Amino acid sequence: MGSDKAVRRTVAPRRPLQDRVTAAISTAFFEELAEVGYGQMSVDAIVRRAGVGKAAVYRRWPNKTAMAVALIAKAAVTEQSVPDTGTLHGDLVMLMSHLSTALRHPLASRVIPAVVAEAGRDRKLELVLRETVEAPRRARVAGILQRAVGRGELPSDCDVELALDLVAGPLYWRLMVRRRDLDAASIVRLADGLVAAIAAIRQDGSSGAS
Amino acid sequence: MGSDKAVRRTVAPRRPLQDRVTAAISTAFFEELAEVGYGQMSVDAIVRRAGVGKAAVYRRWPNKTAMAVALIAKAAVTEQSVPDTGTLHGDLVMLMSHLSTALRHPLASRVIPAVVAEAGRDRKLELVLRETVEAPRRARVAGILQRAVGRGELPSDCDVELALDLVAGPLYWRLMVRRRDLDAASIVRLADGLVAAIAAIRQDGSSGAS
DNA sequence: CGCGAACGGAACGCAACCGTTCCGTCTCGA
DNA sequence: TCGAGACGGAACGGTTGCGTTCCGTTCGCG
Repeated sequence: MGSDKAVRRTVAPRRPLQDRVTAAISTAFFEELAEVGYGQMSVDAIVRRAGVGKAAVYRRWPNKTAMAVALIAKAAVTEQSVPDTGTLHGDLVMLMSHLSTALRHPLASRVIPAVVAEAGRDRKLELVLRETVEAPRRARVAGILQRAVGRGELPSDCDVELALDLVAGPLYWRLMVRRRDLDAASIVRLADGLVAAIAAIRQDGSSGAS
Repeated sequence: MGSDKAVRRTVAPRRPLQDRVTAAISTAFFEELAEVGYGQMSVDAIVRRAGVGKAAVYRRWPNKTAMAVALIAKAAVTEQSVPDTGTLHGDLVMLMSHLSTALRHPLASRVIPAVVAEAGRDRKLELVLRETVEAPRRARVAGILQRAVGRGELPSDCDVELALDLVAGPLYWRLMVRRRDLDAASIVRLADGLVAAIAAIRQDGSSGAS
């Protein structure tokens, strides 16, 4: 995706685009995104904040939208190592602690909802996020659940799809939507609940109410 | 809040503002919000879509932001009756079914994330949403949980705060963030999991892992 | 070493938007 | 009934933004 940016020279660049400038644009982009929102961002403001020339932007991307999608896609790629604490509860606590730390980044609760909102409108952005964020993260958590099944902590027919939403949903809801803090003790308690919940959601239609 | 809109006459309006026009503006506002996003909305586009004059807007609100906050606040007020099926599981299924129906509205998955993102940036909007959406909805679900405690379905020391996030989070995550469908059977299974989870999250620090 | 290209910066044309101010028409309320 | 005021519509000035183009300077690859 990054090789045919439509502006990239096809051959013989005597002087390549400088990473320092690209990094400055990226930083300014996310600061601006957090401050004024996706739709209110202006290229002028970004280059002003980055201390670069406007041409530096259009030397890299054909237009504002392409720049936004490319920068978001690049920033979204974050591979974390899969912890293995030996228990599902421990894995979940580890996972959610890391995640909540990342989501507590000062810009996170402004940038991420802004990107999510725009992804609902921009198909290309939505696709990029599904590939670079949703898919790898879900695969990682699915691995945690599989290990738990292997250890006998979970039934083999538990609904992984639903379980993944159960893990991610409350964290996102609390930290990104409600924008309330979540302390370590609550994360442990949340993991208590999740272990019980995931074990209870079987794929067959048995309703174990009451 | 609606009485001193800063443009409202204090006395003797010979001809009041027409509800038909206000409604047309509101409809156009949300359609436009869904289509282009919060920051890209323009008053010109809204009045064009609504088929009203621009002055009709500024006769009602002092500026665009005030209009947005007022219209969102008005639309956010939705009191639903509290179902009482006799069991926690039944109440949760009923609640989530209603909620998922509302969230499946064609504009919902574009409008709601847009509003959430903007609320992270606009303190006044955030406050309005907390008062008109968060507080009443959480009170309603808390009532459901209290009834369950009264019936002995839940321990009296379960963490209601966390439980509320556990109920709302997965639904929002799945329907608004991931924008995937959620069928009735999955809602029932989700309720299975939630009943187990809520019973498992005690306020004291006991970790009931494994 | 030298040329070509990226660099910061400034300016451009064009379009869009905000909020105001006019119209002429219609309609509710005193 | 009659007048104040809301109505749809159009235009205004001032500002901002996009994407392009042009500087003079700097720097890296051949």
